[in-house]
Amino acid sequence: MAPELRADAARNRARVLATARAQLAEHGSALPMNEIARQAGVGVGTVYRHFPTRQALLEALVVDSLARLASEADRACAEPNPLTALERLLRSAFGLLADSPGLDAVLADGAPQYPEALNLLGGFAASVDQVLARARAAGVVRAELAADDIRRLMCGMQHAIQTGGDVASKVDLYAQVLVAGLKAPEGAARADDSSQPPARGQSVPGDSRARGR
Amino acid sequence: MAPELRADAARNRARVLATARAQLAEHGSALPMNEIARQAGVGVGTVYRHFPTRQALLEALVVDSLARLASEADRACAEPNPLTALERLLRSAFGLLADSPGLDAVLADGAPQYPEALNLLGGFAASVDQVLARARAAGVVRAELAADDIRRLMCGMQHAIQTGGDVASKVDLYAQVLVAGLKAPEGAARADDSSQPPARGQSVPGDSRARGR
Amino acid sequence: MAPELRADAARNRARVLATARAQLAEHGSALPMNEIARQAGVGVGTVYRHFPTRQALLEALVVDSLARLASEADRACAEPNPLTALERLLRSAFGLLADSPGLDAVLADGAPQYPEALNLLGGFAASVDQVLARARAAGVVRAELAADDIRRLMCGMQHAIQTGGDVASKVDLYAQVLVAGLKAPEGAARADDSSQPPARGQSVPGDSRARGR
Amino acid sequence: MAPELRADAARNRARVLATARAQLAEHGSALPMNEIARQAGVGVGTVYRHFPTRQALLEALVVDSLARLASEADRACAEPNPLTALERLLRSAFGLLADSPGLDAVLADGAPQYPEALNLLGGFAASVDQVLARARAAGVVRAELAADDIRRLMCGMQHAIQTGGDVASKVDLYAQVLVAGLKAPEGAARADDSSQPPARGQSVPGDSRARGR
DNA sequence: GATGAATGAGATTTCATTCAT
DNA sequence: GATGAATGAAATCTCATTCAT
Repeated sequence: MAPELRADAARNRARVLATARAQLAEHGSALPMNEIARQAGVGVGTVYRHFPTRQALLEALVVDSLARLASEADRACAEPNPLTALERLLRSAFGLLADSPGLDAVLADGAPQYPEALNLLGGFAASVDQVLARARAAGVVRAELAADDIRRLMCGMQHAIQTGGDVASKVDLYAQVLVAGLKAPEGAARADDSSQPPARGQSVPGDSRARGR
Repeated sequence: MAPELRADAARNRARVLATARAQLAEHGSALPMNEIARQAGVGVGTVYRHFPTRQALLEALVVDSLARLASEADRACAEPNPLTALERLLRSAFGLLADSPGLDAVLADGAPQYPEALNLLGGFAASVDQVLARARAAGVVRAELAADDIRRLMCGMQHAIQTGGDVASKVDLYAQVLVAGLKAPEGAARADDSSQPPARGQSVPGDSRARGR
Repeated sequence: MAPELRADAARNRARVLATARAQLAEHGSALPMNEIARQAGVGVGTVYRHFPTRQALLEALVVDSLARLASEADRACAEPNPLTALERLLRSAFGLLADSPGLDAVLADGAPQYPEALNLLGGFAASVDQVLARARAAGVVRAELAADDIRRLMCGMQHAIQTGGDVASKVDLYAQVLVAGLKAPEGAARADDSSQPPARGQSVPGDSRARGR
Repeated sequence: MAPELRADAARNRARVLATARAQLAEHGSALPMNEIARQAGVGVGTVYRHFPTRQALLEALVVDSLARLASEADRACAEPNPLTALERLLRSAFGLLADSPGLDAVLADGAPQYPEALNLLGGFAASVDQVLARARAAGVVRAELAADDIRRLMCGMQHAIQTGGDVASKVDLYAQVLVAGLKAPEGAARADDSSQPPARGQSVPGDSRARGR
């Protein structure tokens, strides 16, 4: 589906990506295009050809993480218990956000330029939607929350984590705060939600890897 | 206490602040120094003399809001019920954050350059500390939370609010989520905490940060 | 003699030429290769295959004019009066230069890449040589002038014409200036030069360059 | 009259000019701005601040030559004999053109951006006008020629000189050709032109600069 | 060969920050 | 100190030319 890059072009693209990834890890998401071009040993024009905007470059850098985000969310859909499903989804997402510099920026932007990133983000949103719908039906989360609120709140928590030191230890704590905060205020879980989750993605019960890292 | 600015300098400072405030309201916290100088009718150097960094300018712009933040937090300390006190504190803070563009950035930075801002933020932190200590003593909030976590989480929520449209309606919702998330997981509130709030400005024992990771 | 282009290649070549001609007429001799390729509906590579350099393309565009230039010069050789012959030659050349955008550039370059253009230019030079030799023998032009000076001076005049507005009216005036300037300073025309012009393409004695500086 | 450059700015300006002059001498009037900035040890922005366009830079590079051109032309005005005056003017101009790379481009452009260059060129034109008026009055030059034609023809001759090798020896020859070409076709000098040249620097009726462009 | 996507050198602009006056 | 002209790093775009397919 992608236009089958020419071999040399693919090589250059890869070089740029590698350089940009190093920059991202070291100097954050500023991603100076000229500097990246220089370090990658290509002209600026080449960088711009492959990645018309800094946002596009950022998306390309996190597309793998985005894929994992979507896939983990999909797997969470298979979890029978609605609340557990939501928790799994959030924890895996937090783990990825913590490990993938730049992912938060793309998630915060909400509207990727690249179709691939857009699709992946859409898939993630769909999974969130589904998990959320079940949780809501079960009465275990606030009824006012939509899938997009989850995205925003995740970004917010990530921001809180990065706003200060002691990052590692905060991931868990803030994740717990968020999960707890999403729950329906009362203990008023609705009667029954034994509806089996849809077969999507087929799951493994007890895939309990909590948070990454 | 301030070095008594010369009259013209004071006038320039005021002009710069006014212009910067307008910019902040209109174009966000980018605060282009050249542009502000131009609009204020002064040289860039003058802007830099009064405000060595953008952060300093930002602090100067929100110092009033910061004062109100501290004062509202102080008032919350007077609230007898520990949980109510915390809720009051958070709600007032959220209200101010929503109304004061730039305040979130200063809060997120955590370490103001200007003594005045630093003091105000310190006062706010002290109030939070106190309210939190009482709440923790009453068992109504997670034991792991320190005052600085409250600051960070507030910034995170603010970030979540701004990451997307529909800002107005999200303020309340996300504030509720945060308040709920902070509460101790179990209904295990300790027997009674009708103890009067400690005298203002005084620290509270047991302020230790809880578990490491 | 040309390697018999494949039918499609010939069609492409023709398209490129047509497009380039339009560009030349409209936007001068800048001839942006990418743009021409785009307008001609071919790839840039195709343009470069047919015309390795902009100069080559230019030569191809003016080859007809070059042919007419050579042919008119050849006809001028037949004129019995040596001065009239020179004048005819120059006037026809100026007429062509004025009507053929790009011809001046090829003439100024002096050393075409394409054999065809090179031959035509050589033919023109030979005619100039011959006319000049007779004029010199008759004492009606400066003895120091060689055929190549004529070429250069023609280019110079063309440049003068284009350096400023009012092009049409200047063609004649500057041509007259040149013709007059070439004439031998004194009225010292040598006795008679009714000798028939030598056979075409043959060189002429007395072509020596005169005084150095 | 000039805005009194700051000392460091003047130093930078001088550096840029020196570098540009070297480029001009070595690689012609292409004047790559980035390269000049690099070699001069300044940022591109600095080059652009001092010289907004390549043409402006070129003008700055030849302003001295332009001054000498104007001054020599002014001196030629003092020459009593109208034809000699014209010849002196042209010869000095050709000498300068041959020695000042870039001067021809500015002369050919005809409309400098910099006031200083514009004034100097205007002064030159005025002198040409005056010399020409006298020569015309004396009947020694073609009546159709205006001062601007002289400028254009000079540029044309310069072009002819540069279009080919043997530059040194052509300067004189082509200058002679031009001078001769400008003379009135017939020996029909008008009766008398013993009128003394006007005092130097003083204006002459009919001093109007020819075409404004 | 024929093709056009891909390349990189350079042009030009913007803007935060410095520093001579 | 107060000032704003001056600086240069980086952003972004254009285009002639190359070269993998």
